[in-house]
Amino acid sequence: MVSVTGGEPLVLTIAGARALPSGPFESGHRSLQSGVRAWVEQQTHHPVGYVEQLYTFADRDRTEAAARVISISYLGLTRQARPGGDAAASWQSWYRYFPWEDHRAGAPAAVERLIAPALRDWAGSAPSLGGRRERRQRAGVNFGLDGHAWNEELVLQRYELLYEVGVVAEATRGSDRTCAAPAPGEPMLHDHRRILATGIARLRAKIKYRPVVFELMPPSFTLLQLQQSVEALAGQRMHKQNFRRLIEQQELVEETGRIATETGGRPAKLFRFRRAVQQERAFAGTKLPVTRGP
Amino acid sequence: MVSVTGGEPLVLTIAGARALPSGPFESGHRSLQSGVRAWVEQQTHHPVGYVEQLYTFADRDRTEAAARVISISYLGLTRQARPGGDAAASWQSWYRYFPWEDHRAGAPAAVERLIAPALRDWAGSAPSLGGRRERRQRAGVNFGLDGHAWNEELVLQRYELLYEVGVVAEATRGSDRTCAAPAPGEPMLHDHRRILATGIARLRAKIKYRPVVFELMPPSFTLLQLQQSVEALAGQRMHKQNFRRLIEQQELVEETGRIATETGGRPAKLFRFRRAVQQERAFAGTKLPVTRGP
DNA sequence: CCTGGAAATGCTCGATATGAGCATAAGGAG
DNA sequence: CTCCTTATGCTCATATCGAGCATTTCCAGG
Repeated sequence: MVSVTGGEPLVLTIAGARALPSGPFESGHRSLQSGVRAWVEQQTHHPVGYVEQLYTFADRDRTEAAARVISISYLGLTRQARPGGDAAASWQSWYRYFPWEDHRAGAPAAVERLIAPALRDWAGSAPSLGGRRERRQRAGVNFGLDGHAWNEELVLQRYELLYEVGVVAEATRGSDRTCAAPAPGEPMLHDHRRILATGIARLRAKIKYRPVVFELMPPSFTLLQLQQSVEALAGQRMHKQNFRRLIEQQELVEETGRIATETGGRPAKLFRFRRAVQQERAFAGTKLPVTRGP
Repeated sequence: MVSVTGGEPLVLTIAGARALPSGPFESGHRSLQSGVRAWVEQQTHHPVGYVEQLYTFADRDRTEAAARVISISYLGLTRQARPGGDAAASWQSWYRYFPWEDHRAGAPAAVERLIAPALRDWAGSAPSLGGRRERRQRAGVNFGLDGHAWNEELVLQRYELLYEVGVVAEATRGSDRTCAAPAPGEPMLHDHRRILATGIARLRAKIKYRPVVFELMPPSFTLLQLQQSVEALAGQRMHKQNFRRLIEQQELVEETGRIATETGGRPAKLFRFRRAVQQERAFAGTKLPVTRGP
């Protein structure tokens, strides 16, 4: 479950903020999707705006037990992020687990100080010259080093790279090694941090071609609030005027006629999501040079 | 398993071309993905170029049996499409099951003659005025009617719409109704046609932002062959010159130095895929107006 | 050898979309 | 009344996209 409140992307956690909510497979529902939705709503008393299947894991080395467990992970979006009845559950900023993913105030210092050196060491320790070159390139592409641009969608690839490099706490669990130079970021139980990385990556990709952000917004909002929600998810700052142009030209929103005055500056128009666009248009990234005529 | 041969998109089938290959869950592998890859290669003796998890189904009304079965569907791509050792397996054009998806020679006549009238009847039979309008709009968006543009990615939505309308053979199985005006296209067992639709949709979306077509191409190829493979998958014709421009400007291919002469016209340069691009770049659809400087 | 057909390849041109930034408006705090 | 802050409007250069013209280079057939 993901929410955005006050410009922070929040994720619902349990077990002292060290695990994602999970439940047993219930067979009372028509589909898995509806089962997940009902389960979350019952657990958190939040209406769930959007649910999407993420990935199914059944890897043998995933759990300590010999029995293979199949886990089907889901991404859910909700508007409200108040602590529910369950005291063990809490909302946490997802940057608590992935501090290197937040580039809203520029590249985090932790990347420079901790991650980049670890990546350099790792790249330099490859046996062959080609291997070193390949590792350096992979590190550069994933973390936006060596002149590569930062790509906010590579959340999972970055986490897996850090895992391979061995600076992720989860990577050394069960082995006799300890994490020599741990990367910043809280670990989670089992492979929950990997699942969360998958979810963040999916969401960051999705906001670009489907109007899912609105599932996280209150019924009416200013364009700055909308922008800040997108920035929270993408972990990047947006160009304000161009962001407005994008939203308005796509006719995703309409004015409510009301005005928000607590902006700190000039009052802002309040907008609401035009639900009709979901029916009018099919959102899909068009890129291929198709022919029009006969 | 999907392949492309001679400009036709092929899918590996079993059971007299009425089902997709499937197998039991094998626990000998490190991950599901590697298990699937090994299983397919063992069954078909084809090297599998690419494997991706599609979706996990566990819907109760999915099978006749009371026991709930979890099926994890995968999409695989391979270069070769020769009948393997298993005589029950065969490669079939996927348009055999979805004739309405092939717009390479314009909108298929079957859409006009069979599907559009059925959709009109269905839209007209909604109880309320708003419902009729909504249904008409949904039909228009999905099938490119009423001035809407055809969107080749909506494979699953179209199949599910036809299912709801009741013109799909699978929709009436088990009930006492028969399919009054069946839509064209061969049915499949269980929900395999739905899984295939999911796979086609995923592949059609993916070729736009990831260089997966090359998994289906021989080691060297002409740009026309490449274009025809994309056209086979997308079910649409491309603008030849713009297609080349797109491929070349992205530096996805490099010349082999050799020439193909059996083109029917001027000989064509042979190209090969630049595998290096997979490392150099991170492919992702960028759309958000991020800020560059400080 | 010459000609027409077919495909390959090169290039242009207008319409949009995108990135970046200037300028003005309209609140509140002091 | 002034400054600070955010909202909002607008411009401009550049990249990208859709469409189509033009030329090249092979083969087949007279």
